[in-house]
Amino acid sequence: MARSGYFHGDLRRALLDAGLEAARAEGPEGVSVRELARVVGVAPSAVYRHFEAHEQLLSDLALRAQSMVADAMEERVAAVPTGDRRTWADGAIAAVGIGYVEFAWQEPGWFRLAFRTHGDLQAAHDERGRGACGRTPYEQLERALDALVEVGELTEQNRAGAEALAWSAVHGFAMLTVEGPLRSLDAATKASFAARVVEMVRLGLAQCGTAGEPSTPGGASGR
Amino acid sequence: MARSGYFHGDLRRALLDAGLEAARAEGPEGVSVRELARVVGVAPSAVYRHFEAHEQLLSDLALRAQSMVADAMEERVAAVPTGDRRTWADGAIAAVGIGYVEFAWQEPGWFRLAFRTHGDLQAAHDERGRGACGRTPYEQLERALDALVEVGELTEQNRAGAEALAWSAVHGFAMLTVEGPLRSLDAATKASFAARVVEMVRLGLAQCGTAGEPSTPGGASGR
DNA sequence: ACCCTCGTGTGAACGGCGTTCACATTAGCG
DNA sequence: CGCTAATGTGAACGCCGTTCACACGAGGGT
Repeated sequence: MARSGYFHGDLRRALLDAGLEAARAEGPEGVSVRELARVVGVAPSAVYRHFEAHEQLLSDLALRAQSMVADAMEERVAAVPTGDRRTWADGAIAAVGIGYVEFAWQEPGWFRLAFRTHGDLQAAHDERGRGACGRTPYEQLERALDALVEVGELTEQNRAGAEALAWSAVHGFAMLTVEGPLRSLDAATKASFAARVVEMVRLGLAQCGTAGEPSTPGGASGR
Repeated sequence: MARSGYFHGDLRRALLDAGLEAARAEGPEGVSVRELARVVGVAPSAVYRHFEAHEQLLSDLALRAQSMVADAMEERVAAVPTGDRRTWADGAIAAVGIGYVEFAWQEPGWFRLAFRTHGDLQAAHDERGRGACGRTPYEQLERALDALVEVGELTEQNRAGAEALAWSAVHGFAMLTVEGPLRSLDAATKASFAARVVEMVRLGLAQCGTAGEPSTPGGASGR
């Protein structure tokens, strides 16, 4: 835009924008250094003035995509009626899960970009992954789980590590339906399954115990 | 091996073997046409006499890897004591899930190869994905779920689509711990989480209902 | 007003990749 | 024994990420 002959103006921003556009249409595989440079109208080597490597470009783009996931979740959480605290907690955990998978269905390219390769757990709280709502996707989940504890639907015991279990189920379902074997299911079936996944998580989390070493699988079955 | 000057003997087999070796060490990204040709001692173009494209090579390798997953599961299922039918069902579903994630941990390269991009649901029954046990990983899961129905732990209603839900949770957990943000957890924590995931699935599956349209999310909460 | 520095963009090059195609080789069959 | 069809070769194409010496010019110090 503000191209003053030799210099570009805001190349970094322009590359990120072009990257998001490419990823939206073709997923992370469609984001190449040379292609972005071409779109922006700059030599490929110029990219390296703003990003250490291709991988770092993708990481930065992923954080942007994560913030969009967070906002998609936020929108649904905000729509949950706040009357009864218990109803809200149930609604919030569902909203978080459904928001995650619906984003994956509506923007598969961005979704695959966002969770292509996750950093470590520290990245779950990276500021750049927060949306306009001020939270990362992971923090959205934490909030919903906390609400379940508050209303007594989840014990403090079982709250520990619950993020991992809930995320696993919803993320796995999203992957399987976006690029996995469940991708060709019709929309209604997928929606029904999604609802059951979050229900399975909420109900299952309340019961799968932290108590006792689970070294003997199938030990504490009744509980 | 049986290289008689110009001809190789069994190039296809040799390429698949080399591919498995490369994938074991470096994952599917490490499997390149040119590298395999180099290892086997043949021109890159020769690969195309046996595989349509790079992608098909990876698909064939993936089926081989899937059969290994199936056998890893089988080993654990076979170890479940067969005394009480109910105990066996609980043990089988756990064995299937734990077998899946333990394989992912022991052979992350092969695991990522096996489930890099899943075909569609038809591939779940592809003969080439069966191990020595005669089952694909998906069929292992089906068997365990059937057993849960048989002992009355799962209704016929909730049995429908249960593969998708169970697979989602376990697959998501495997992904998160192999190449995701949970990858740097210590072994004990991971093992504990794994046990809880399968417990969450078993207990949650029994309750997350198929009854009624879930068009209003959060509707059937109490159940 | 000048110059100089430093950040930014260029162009050419390197090695890697998947893939194609005309061509060489040879196993096996009629 | 000769033909055919299958199999392997070598060179080439266009893509990729990355590097490096170099060109440009905005902005600060004198």
